[in-house]
This record gives sequence, structure tokens and C-alpha cells, in this order.
Amino acid sequence: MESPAPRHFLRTIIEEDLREGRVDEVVTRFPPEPNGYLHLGHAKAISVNFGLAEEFGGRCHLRFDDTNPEKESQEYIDAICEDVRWLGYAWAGEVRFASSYFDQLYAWAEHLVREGKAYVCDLDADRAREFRGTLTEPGRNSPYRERGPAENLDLLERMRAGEFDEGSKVLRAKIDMAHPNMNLRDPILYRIRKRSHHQTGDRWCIYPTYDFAHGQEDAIEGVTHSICTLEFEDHRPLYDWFIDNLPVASRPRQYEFARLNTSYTVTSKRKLKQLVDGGHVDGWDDPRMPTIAGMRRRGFTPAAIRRFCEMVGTSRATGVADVAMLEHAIRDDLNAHAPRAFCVLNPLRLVLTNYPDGESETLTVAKHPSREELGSRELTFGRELVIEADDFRESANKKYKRLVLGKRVRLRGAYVIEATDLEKDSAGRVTTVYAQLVRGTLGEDPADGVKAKGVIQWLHAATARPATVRRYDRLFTDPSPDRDEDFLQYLNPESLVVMDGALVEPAVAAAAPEARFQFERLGYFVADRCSHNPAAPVFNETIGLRDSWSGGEGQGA
RNA sequence: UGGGGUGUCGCCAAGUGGCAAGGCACCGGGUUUUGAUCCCGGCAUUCGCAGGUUCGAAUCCUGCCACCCCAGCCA
Repeated sequence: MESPAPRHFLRTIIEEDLREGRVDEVVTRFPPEPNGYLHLGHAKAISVNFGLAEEFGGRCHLRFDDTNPEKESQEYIDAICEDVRWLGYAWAGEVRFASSYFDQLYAWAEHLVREGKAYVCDLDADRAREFRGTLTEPGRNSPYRERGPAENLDLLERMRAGEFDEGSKVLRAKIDMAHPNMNLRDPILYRIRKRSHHQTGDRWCIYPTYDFAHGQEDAIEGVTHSICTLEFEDHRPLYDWFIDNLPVASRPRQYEFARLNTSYTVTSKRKLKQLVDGGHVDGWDDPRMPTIAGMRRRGFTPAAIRRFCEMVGTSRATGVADVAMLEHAIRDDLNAHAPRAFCVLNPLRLVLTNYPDGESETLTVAKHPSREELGSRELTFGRELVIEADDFRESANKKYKRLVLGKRVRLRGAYVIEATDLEKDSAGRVTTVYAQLVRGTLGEDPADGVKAKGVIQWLHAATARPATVRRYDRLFTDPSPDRDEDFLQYLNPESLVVMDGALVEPAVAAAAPEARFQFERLGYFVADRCSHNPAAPVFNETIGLRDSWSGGEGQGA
């Protein structure tokens, strides 16, 4: 069912590079900064980088771009590794770190100084901004720009030794303060940060910037195609400048693609944090979060996420993918793989008056309608059952295909029944439905020719197991919650509805955490990774079944 | 009014001079013991706009227009 990967510009570039011998092996890398949790947008970058390497028989490195100790931590490193692994990708070799190249990077900085291509600048941040100019006006040269190599070398060494305060000095490349591309107006290579680093401890108090580090990291690792998002496009000339001016061992090339945006979703780190800190969700792995951890807990499969990334394609045009595509991907995967089971969210008592009291029988029902190899399950059937309250009406129009008083319905995998009577409480709500079992309808249509109107799921009252079922819906009601600074106004108040009185089949209650099911006629559900256990089952709704009825006109009462 | 990008169906996206793939969504119809799945059919005389080159253009040229990114000692 995996359709062939669509052609896109990166594939074309790689094919040509291979064909024309510019590279012998494709080497890519996924370079997250360990300063937050991975989300759907990262899944896209992961899919592109690992996917391309896989497809062309090359390799992909997992490399943490840890050049800024201020906001990074080991906790994120561990979480990111876990997420990448869960998505089903294996990085080549060990996990890598920009920080393990700090010695080399420093040596290269000295090289540039010796060549007269870098200098130590004493301008503070505010002054530097003034000298940088604006988008339409050129900048001016720093008064420190003409320091000689010897002085610069000495100053750089003393920066490294910790002799200067944070912000008092930086190392800059000497390029062109009037360049129309702001990135080339003497960019910063090193800044002073007297912070200990999660990998290198207190060994350094100066840290390289992204620009001075990334391309060289790629060159050290032999990365051939350094794939990033569009906002780095303006940095490419600088990326190339370092590669051209340093004695690096290989020649990586940077390519950019449009980052993934998805409708009804926010992925900015700041906004996700706001959702967590504001208590609008239950944490970074809340099943409504577009984080990898959240989607995992929601019941998404790695295959579906990967498929979605392929479906959306890879281009240079910024756009918004319809979340319906993601929903399609997960339904498609789960429809094929998830075993079927019965769950009743709002139980309504059903008594079969012509079924012998105290007796029961065991029915065998397939776990999947079209995949016999998935086997079958056994269900107890008896006089007292429960059905979904929504599946019974005292009266209804012809479009209602469930149980109606005086009419017939098929109990899925079991018999046809006919509702004969009901009981109500003082509030007028139906508490019990009485029905007659139509004999000879197990696997057969009624002999009298009066067919059942529809099919509903059911559970044996005495053996069904209570469960908590969390029904989830889109977190936002607006397709572009991101367009507003006040995105919280679009929060969907019904993004989570907890069903406390649900019932499930005994075997379902006993399932392992992360086991996935299709609860027939409802949707796909997963045993919660964190809180599910056989004594107190908890299921999260991954996605509902497509429904061409409830939203539309056909709703018959 | 600096530089860099992007504009093909409601959304994503192929296409690189020979006469508009595909997916999602949507709308019909069929099958069905899940109002699911599955199956069949429909869905851009038109490619941001205007000119031009050509027998022929979404693809080449010119000029417009719209939108996105860049002025962190973030990545």
C-alpha cells in the first residue's frame, strides 16, 4: 500500500550528483538543537533526511547542534533520540555532537585570524547593531576591524581563557559590512558564554555560532547534502564562504526546502510551551499535542506519520498541509492493521426476553473483516446485554439505521433482534430496552424476509469490563490558529471528552499499553501508554471513523 | 524604495517547449453483519497578471502584482 515516493527536487539533485559522480555516497544529517521536544515539523525534516539516505543507500547522522549551552539540556537529548528511534529510523554510527568538534572549530577560527579573515571586535551588542546598518542601508566597519593577526590571536586566546566578560568581545569574520545580505556583514563566529555545557562541562567559555559551526560540522562528517529549511537560504553564501576559506576535508552543499505547516495546528516552540504552561493541555506528551511524544500517546503509528510526510511532498513553496491528510494517513494504516473490538461508550441495558435466564453462549467473531490471518475473538452472549444509548430510538425516520422500538437491528457478529418494549426513569430517559432475539439469524438473514435495518455493537452485561475512554478532537477550531497572536481563542473546548462509564470486551481491557484497536463504529483507540492497566483500563481515541452521516442531513430522529 | 525566495484545482503536489500526473477534500453510484473499508465515476480548455518569441508555452523572454524570509553575541 506504500505508493511510490513522489519525485521532488532533492531526489532529482541527488540522482544527478550520483550519476555524474559528484558524490559516491549520500550522507545527510538531522541536526536538532537539544532545546525542546520534537514535533510534526521535525518529523518532516527527519523523514526527508533519513528517508533520502535510506532510499539512496547512504547514511544519515543524528547530530545535536549544541552550540548554545544556555538553553540546552541532556533531557532533550534523550527525548529526541527516543522520538527518532520510535519513528523507525536508525542513525549511522554514534549520536554526534557539534560540541565534540569544538577543538577543531577553534583551530579553524585561529586559521581565519592568521589569514586576516577574522578579528576580535569589542563592540557590545547595541553598538554592533548600530554599525550593522539596516535592510536598506549599508553598515559601517567596526573600529576594531583592522587589528592585526597577532593581536587578534592573543585576544582570541584570552577570550578562551576567560579573561573577558560575556558580551565584551566577539570574534567576527571580515567580509563586507555593506553587503546587501546581512549575514555577510562581518558575522560573529564566537561569543563569550560563561556557562557550563551539558557535554563539555566547563572546558569552554566561548562558543561558536550556528553559522561558524554548521557547515564545518558537515564537512568533518563528510555530509554531502546538508538539507535545511528555507529560512537558512540567506545563510548559504556564508556557509559556502567558510567552506571555501577553511582547510576542510570535504565539500558539503546546503539545500533548503519549505518547512511543514499543518492546518488546525501550531508548532512554534513558544506556542506549544504556552499550551503546556497555561494548563490548556496536560503536558508535552498530551495526546492533543503535535509533538512526536503526543502523537505517540494519541495512538499514531510511525508508519502513518512517515506516510503523511511523503504524501505532503517536499518543495520550496511555503504552504499549509491539510490536517485531513494526516488523519487519512492514520486511518489508512489502522484500518489495515488494527484488530476490531466492541466498546460501548454510553451503555443502555438491553434485555432479550426470549433468551433463557441464566444461560449464555460463546460467539466467535473475526478480529478483522478482511484479514483472516488476524484470527478471531470469543464473546459471551446472553440475556442481558448493553448497547450504545445512541443506537436506540423510540421512534425515528427511515434514515436512522439502528434499533427502533418495534423494529429490527443486527447485533454485530450475533443475532438479529426486535425491540418490543422499554422502561424509562422519572426523568423520562430510557433505562432498559426489551427485545426478542430472532431465532436462526446467526450468520443468516431472518427466515421471514424482514431484514434488520442496521448493525450495532453490543457487550454482554455481566462480563463487559469498565474502562475510561478519552475522546479527542482537534485542539483548535480554526484552520489557522497561528495567524493570530491570540491563538488560544481558537482552542476547541471539546478537544477532550472523558467517558467514564464506558465498557469494553474483557480481552481489550487486558491489552498491553500502546495496543491499538478499532472500536467498531466508533474509531481507532489506543491503550494509554502512561495510565492504562488491566485493572483500570484507559483508552485514547486516535481518530474517529469517517462518518458520512452524523454531521450531515441524514440525522434521523 | 536592499537582498533572497515562492506563485499549477478548496489543500498538498508532479510537470523543465509538444498540447495539465497523483494524493487529500468534496460530489454522485455500487458492494457491505462497522452509516467504516472497498469499488466505479465526477472534479483546472487552464497553470499569479499582462505582453512577446514559437507551428506550438505552465514550461523561453520582458514588465508588472501578491505572498514569505533576513537587521539574535538563537538555531
